[in-house]
Amino acid sequence: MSYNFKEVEKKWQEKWYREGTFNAKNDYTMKKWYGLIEFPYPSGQGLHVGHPRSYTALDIVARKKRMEGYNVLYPIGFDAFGLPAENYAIKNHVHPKITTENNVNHFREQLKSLGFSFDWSREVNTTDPDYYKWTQWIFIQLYKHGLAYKATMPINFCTGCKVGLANEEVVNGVCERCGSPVVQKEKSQWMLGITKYAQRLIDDLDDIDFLEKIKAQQKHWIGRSEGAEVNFELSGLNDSLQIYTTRPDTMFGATYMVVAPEHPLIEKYADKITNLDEVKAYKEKAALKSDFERAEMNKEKTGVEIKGIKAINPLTKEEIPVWISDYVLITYGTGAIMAVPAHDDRDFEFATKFGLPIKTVIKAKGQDQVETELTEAFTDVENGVAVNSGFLDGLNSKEAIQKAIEYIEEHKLGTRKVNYKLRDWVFSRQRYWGEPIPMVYCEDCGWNPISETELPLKLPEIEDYEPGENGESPLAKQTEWIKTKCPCCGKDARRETDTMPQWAGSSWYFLRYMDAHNDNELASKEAMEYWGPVDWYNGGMEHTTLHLLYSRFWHKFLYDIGVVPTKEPYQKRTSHGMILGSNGEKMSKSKGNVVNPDDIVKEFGADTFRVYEMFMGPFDQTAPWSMESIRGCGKFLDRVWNMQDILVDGEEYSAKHEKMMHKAIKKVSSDIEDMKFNTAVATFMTMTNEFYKDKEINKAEYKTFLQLLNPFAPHMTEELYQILGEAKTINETPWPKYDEAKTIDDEIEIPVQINGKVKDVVLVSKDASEDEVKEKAHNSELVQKAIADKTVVKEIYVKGKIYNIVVK
RNA sequence: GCAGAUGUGGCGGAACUGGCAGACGCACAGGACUUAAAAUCCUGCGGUUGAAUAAACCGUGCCGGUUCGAUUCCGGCCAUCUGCACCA
Repeated sequence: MSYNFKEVEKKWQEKWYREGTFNAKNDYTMKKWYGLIEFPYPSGQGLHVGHPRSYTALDIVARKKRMEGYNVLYPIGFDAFGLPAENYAIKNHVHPKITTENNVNHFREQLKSLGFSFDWSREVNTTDPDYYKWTQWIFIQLYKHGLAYKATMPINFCTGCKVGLANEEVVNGVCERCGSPVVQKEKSQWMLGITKYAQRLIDDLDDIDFLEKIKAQQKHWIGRSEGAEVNFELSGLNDSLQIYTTRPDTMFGATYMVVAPEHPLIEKYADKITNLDEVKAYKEKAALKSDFERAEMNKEKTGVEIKGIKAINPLTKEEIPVWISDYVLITYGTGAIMAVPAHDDRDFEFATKFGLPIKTVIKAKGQDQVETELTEAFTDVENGVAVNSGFLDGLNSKEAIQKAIEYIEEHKLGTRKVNYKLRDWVFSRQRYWGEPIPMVYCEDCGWNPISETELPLKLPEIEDYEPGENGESPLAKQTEWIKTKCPCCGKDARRETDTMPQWAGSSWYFLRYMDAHNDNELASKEAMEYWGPVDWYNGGMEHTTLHLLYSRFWHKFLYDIGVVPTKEPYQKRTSHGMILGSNGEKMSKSKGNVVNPDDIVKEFGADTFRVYEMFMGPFDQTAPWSMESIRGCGKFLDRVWNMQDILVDGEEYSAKHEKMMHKAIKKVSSDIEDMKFNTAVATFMTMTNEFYKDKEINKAEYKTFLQLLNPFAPHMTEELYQILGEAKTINETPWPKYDEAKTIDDEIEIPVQINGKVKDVVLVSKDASEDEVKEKAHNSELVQKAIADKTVVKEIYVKGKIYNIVVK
């Protein structure tokens, strides 16, 4: 009887989802396990083969945890706000709500066809007003605590999407979504003060179990640096220019200063600048450049001296020139620097180009002569010693930095200062398909949030999704919707027409799963105390500096205001590797190497699909798709099914298989916890080969085998378990246990090496003494032959591992 | 440039804590079954030399080191991928 996966898979899926077999229990006395995968954006293309890699992996863990007696929460939902639905609406005049609903229905079916043990009763959708009510509520709390503010500032403006973007959404100067060039534009935007949390976002990484590379990337993104802010007096102006430096020890070598094009100094002292036209021209030219162009200009530095203004180096008291250049960024530090060309690569390049003086104030350790003719900047902090630097002379760079800061503070020249590269989060989008920002503007009272009792503030139904004039949101055209009363004074006022970015709804969704139908709170205290934090969160590396950082920020804020009980949302974070096309390239329509999961399920079934995705390679590494290999996994499952033909009775493991069974339980159990799904599958294959070789598997062995395989191939294993006449379904049975003693072989093979090369293998009992092994080793003919005309120098025995004879 | 990762047969990959390199799978080749094919089953499968299921040598990106012994540890390179990048 051959295996009919279509019937069997359908049968079990219907039962599971009808009965809610895998729904989390509301019994808060049980030990809990909360597994989370990144909920998908329901795109029109449907599920990608990359989704199931993550979902299957945590499904396996979730199923195992349930069998181990945990109350498991493994939820699913949809992150459904976003641009594609809106762009589709503009093109085809279909309301995004409708496309979203269709897409969600399609995704739901696809996900169910793969047999994931999701708790569908807690499904969330970020576009559901009952959901985004709480997204808006969180925004209001952020506002009330001073973390949401309006600011007119240069923003990244996507010329294609016609929206402002967060730094995180700009990739190589183009929009992460549509690829259009991004330019700088002044716009009034809602901002979120994530920078206030920068230090905690770094520090608290120590307490959680994130992959090291994720921690490293987050830290790098936040970009903490230690240094000092120092004031340089402006000659004859009774004013000073403040700079930020991480190398105060090089201050004796500061031979000029540079301000960013946008620096206020120019406006302030316009009347003192003798070449104002030239300076302004440079400034205008810089303003026209996009970030991308500025970065491209990287190779060749540009700049103009601001004539008429001089600064004074506070340590040398020398008068030094002030320049304007776009290699200094207004958004970092103070927007002005002291230039030390001898010890900074960029300053060196600039000084060389414009013929500015280069003064060496650091020499390499152990070097006698101080180099005067430098060919490049000396920037090594580890191996530098201060010279020509007065009170710093002779100190190595690290000590000199500290001494310099002390001096600066003592003499009131400036202060110690920590800076971060992380910028505040641009939270406004000039788009329709997002959560309305629940704010109202009144001429008299300014910006105020709407009353919380009015939440959710629903998106109005509209027909025209085109962006408004001058890059305004389509909502700006909804005159009726905009009109409202001021929450403070009751006068006529207008609503904010920008909406939230897609990252809003995903910043807290894991909380909603804990108590998905609560009308009074985003989730109840009890639910959050029981389920939080998420025990294991898996998702893509591409979200490390976006979603993952944003949601940690929101969570910390919610913790601070007493809404959530834990500092961190996710206890453990892992990440899956990308699945590439069979040609080793990223799957894309244009390359024609896209694999559709539906086709795979139709041809091979869900179980084969799942097993293949786990077997294809190490879970955290990229792997190319292979149609041949998936067939091999199908063959393996057929063999599992056909083991019925060699089935014999037996209440206990047979003597010849007992060791293998115990070893396999141990191996599969630990492999699942360690995300080594590929070797777990290999174990199943090896076992199957073994059973066929012996032409026998007994009932006890088959049952255990099916239990172990169940998380990987849930449908077939349930069916077989039922065929065996078991009353329970596998998911109701406890996870198999092993006996450590029975995983150890009684007899072990010890390789015998001569000078590190294996010559023979001897069989000894597991607790054989060294003498026994030695005797056996020397009895080997091959060994005797190999040492015949040589002298034995030394013999090494590593218990249970190896016997090595060193000869000359 | 900075950060992180990766490099093992024709291919995907395995190898615990330094101890038989190549598990498991794919592809390929030969055989069985079949009128034939598919499916299935069995056998072989890193390279060189050899008639060989004998034996020897080489072999985990490259060069060197530590060690009785290195895919694994150390030093120095090279290549590929990912992320960031004028952040003072």
